[in-house]
Amino acid sequence: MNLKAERGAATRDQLLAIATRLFAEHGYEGTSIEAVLQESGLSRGALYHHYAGKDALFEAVLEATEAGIGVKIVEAVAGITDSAEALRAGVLTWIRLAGDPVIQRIVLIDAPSVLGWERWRAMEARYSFGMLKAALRATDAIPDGFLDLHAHMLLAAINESALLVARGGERETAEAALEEFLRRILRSP
Amino acid sequence: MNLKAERGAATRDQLLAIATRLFAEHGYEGTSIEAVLQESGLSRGALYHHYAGKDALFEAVLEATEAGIGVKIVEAVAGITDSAEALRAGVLTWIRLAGDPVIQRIVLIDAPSVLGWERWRAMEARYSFGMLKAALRATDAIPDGFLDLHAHMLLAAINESALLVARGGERETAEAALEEFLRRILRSP
DNA sequence: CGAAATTACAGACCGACTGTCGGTTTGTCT
DNA sequence: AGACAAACCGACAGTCGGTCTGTAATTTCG
Repeated sequence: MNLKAERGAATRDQLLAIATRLFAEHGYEGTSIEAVLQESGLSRGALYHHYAGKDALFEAVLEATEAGIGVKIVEAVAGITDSAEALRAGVLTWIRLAGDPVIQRIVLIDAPSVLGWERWRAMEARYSFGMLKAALRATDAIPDGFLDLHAHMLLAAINESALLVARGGERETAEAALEEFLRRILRSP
Repeated sequence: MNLKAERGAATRDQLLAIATRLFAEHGYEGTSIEAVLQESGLSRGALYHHYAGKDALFEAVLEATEAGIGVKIVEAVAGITDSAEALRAGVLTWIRLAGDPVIQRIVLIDAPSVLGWERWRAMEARYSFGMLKAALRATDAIPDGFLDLHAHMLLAAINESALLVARGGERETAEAALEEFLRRILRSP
């Protein structure tokens, strides 16, 4: 059980890579399974053997993308001891990553409507939200009862910033505004 | 040009009402033109005479929904003179309106991916964002250079809160957290 | 008034797409 | 070698969005 498993994994990876590119370029609706098949040279049967359907393929793409983002953010904050500073560094890293069209379209635009709110929230909790909440707790600036909600609101604000930058906003201004926003949220009464 | 125009308007309204319900219940993808036709008793020709396509129908539904929200928020803040208090009242009204599944699904989930980011942003600017920005400016708590970005971030945070409440979160806690969030943002250094 | 133009609507039809299903090849394990 | 399962194939069915031609009713205008 090696050659077969490897071949299967390679096929899945190939489909994932092609689907990622097409979803990012044309969105979920605008990407046909047919197009993925044509670029991969595989048959319908092969694709549906590995992925239950178009939405499952999208979910796999999203999962891989989120995982990649997570790794990069962890790298960026590694070694920073001050909790507020770590939070700042993580946020800035994320906003810069969001310049990637793949992330814009897949993670920020299509994901909620394709997966549905529940699955989308579950996915987010395992990645960006989970990290942000932990970082926010470490700062001790938010009362426990509000931690969860503030983390959600803050993440939404950050994502919005990322989208604005991604669509032609000035990055420096957005980053400065985001830092100011963050500063106000973290400052205790 | 009266009997005909009225009949046309009535047909459009009927399609809009049915489409609004179906889009809210099953989402954009999950709603077929066929279903709208069946419930309305009209023909394909009739629908395509009034609306250019499925996405145009959705956009009309969204526009009508946003307009309705705008009216209710304006009503809620009417007569409040203190700018911070008006902002607070508007935000709380909006978060309560978001309990409506129609608003959740259409405005908060499907709109960005169906319309595309550009058209979606333009629509938002005419409604919720426009109102929030004006209210925020009135408080004089945000420097001019950051006003636009802070309004965007704040709106995103509010919408996120609304979604959380809409999906079973405790409203009282969310409202309290949101008020605290708002307080921190408005507080000047 | 009466012809022409416009509007509202009907429904057959087309192309594209997703997902299914029986069948074939190709490794793997015993 | 033979049983088995995973990988893969491709025809097919069903659905859906959108187009197109036709028809009836109403308004406009000479």
